[in-house]
Amino acid sequence: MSETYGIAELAREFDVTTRTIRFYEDKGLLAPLREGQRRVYAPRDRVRLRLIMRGKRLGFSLDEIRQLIDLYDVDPSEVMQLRHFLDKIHEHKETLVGQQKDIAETLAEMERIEAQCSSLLSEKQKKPQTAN
Amino acid sequence: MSETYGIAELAREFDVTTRTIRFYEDKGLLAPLREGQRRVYAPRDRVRLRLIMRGKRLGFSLDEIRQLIDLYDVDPSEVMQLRHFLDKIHEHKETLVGQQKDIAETLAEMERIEAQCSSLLSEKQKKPQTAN
DNA sequence: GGGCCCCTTTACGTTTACGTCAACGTCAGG
DNA sequence: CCTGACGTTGACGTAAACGTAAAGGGGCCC
Repeated sequence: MSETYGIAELAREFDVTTRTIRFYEDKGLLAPLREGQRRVYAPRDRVRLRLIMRGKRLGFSLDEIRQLIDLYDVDPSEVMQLRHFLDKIHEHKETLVGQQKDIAETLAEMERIEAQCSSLLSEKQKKPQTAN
Repeated sequence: MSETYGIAELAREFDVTTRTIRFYEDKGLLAPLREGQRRVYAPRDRVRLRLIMRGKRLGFSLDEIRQLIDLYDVDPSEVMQLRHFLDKIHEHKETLVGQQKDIAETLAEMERIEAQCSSLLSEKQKKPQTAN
């Protein structure tokens, strides 16, 4: 039970270098157990790494990602923190919704340009000898 | 007609420094006209700047953004480029769709955590004297 | 016991995306 | 004529996110 992973194993799985994984640890994004000197990664570390990669794909800084990840395992016993916690979540949700909008706009423009371009292309292929 | 803008004007509008705008020019993202020494920005430059900001919000590098912007004013007379051009668009569309998926997942998790958290909160508020 | 592979820490190098002066030109207002 | 606002180029600084090389330990396998 309780699967564990070596650093090289995780590096291969997520297509990053071991240097990168150690760097994330330096920055407080990961905190693997140790077996003597060697780092031993539990499934939860693997999940965190997955979250990190997703955050990176969305353009967040490691610092922002760390804050985000911390949202996942906040202590539910601190009521006073729950308020601030909810604020954080709202904040981040707004960012994400903003990004959704940006993406939708960009995709729409891509489609438009694409259509325009491929109509031009088929036109040229029909009468390849005409200049205009 | 043909509104123009000063560099400080654009900087204010988009909430960046003039240094940033000049930096984008260095990197080939902007190419304003000159009135003697001074940079004069046309509406199209303003549009480009808007595209740049959107790209940044989505986490793209300035280099990627430059390639993207170039898609908007490609020369339609070069058929051979149109193919490559369409490829570029497809590529970028896939990235965007991937981001949409990432965002949807993250938003779902945020909602889940949020619900969990606010139920905890209301529970604590109902019986504030109980420890558990 | 030599080679190989995986792991470790330390430390300096690199790229990106600007910030921050410095030193100077230009034009309007008082 | 002086000041102040706005503009210019050039050069150096910096933070983030790693890359890369150095120098070494531990285990296994024939």
